Amino acid sequence: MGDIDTVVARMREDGGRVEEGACPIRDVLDQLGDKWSMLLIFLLASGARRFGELRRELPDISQRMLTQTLRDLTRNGLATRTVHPTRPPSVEYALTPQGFALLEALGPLLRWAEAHHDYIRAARRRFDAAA
Amino acid sequence: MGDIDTVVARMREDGGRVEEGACPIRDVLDQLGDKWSMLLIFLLASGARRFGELRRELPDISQRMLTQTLRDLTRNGLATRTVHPTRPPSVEYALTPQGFALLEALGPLLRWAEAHHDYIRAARRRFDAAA
DNA sequence: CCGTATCCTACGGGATACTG
DNA sequence: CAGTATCCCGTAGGATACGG
Repeated sequence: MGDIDTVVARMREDGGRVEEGACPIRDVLDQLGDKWSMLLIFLLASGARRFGELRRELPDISQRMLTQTLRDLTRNGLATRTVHPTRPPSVEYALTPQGFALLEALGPLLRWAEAHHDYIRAARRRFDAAA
Repeated sequence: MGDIDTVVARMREDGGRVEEGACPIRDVLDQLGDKWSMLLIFLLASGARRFGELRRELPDISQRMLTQTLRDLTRNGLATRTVHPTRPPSVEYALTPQGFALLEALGPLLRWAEAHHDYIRAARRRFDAAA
């Protein structure tokens, strides 16, 4: 897989943040790197949810960040937002096919993290002890 | 693959940042989510480099962040730091086997990003136009 | 119920200057 | 050459209050 070179090239020239969406990797990283995106993707993977449901399942997220993260996911086409015209209104969020595809692409990373977690913690302890 | 549920559980209870290293996913995400880690991993994948070489290959990174990111990678056991006792000293960084493993685990995500980049950009344009 | 608006703080990260 | 030290700014993100 030699296309890493092209990725590197693009990420590098994108270092100073050219325009939005110049480099695909940075694009996806900027979305996933924040505090709640991945967690929401995981949650939505097991079925569509309403705003309030998500809120209850994630007691630690602020309303502001839940709204914002969901809006970003929607904007990037990873989730859909459906407003049901009831009184009071209810809004349902669901993962798009592309969102599910992302989830699958995340699988190996997940497994790597699980598999190497002990190694990482040990490495950290060694490093910190040496200091 | 039902272990997503356990991941979600741990990420959720880790929402308020319990202790460092509680959740493996957040651990890896916190490292990869920053501005330069992935780029450095990609670079080091094609061979060990000295500090100055990396610096020249990444004109946009500040010396401060290069040092710090390399230190974090080293601390997490993803890279090694070897000091050659010359005058003046030279320091070489290389990816560990675990670093390479991470690189491979990143492959699918990379391919997803490339494959869906156009879709994402289109989704964004649609979303922003609707606003 | 589902947001938006405002305020405030912590931290990531750049620029620059200095050391072994 | 390979860092450390300082300063400074922008943004992520929490708390709170209000609106449709």
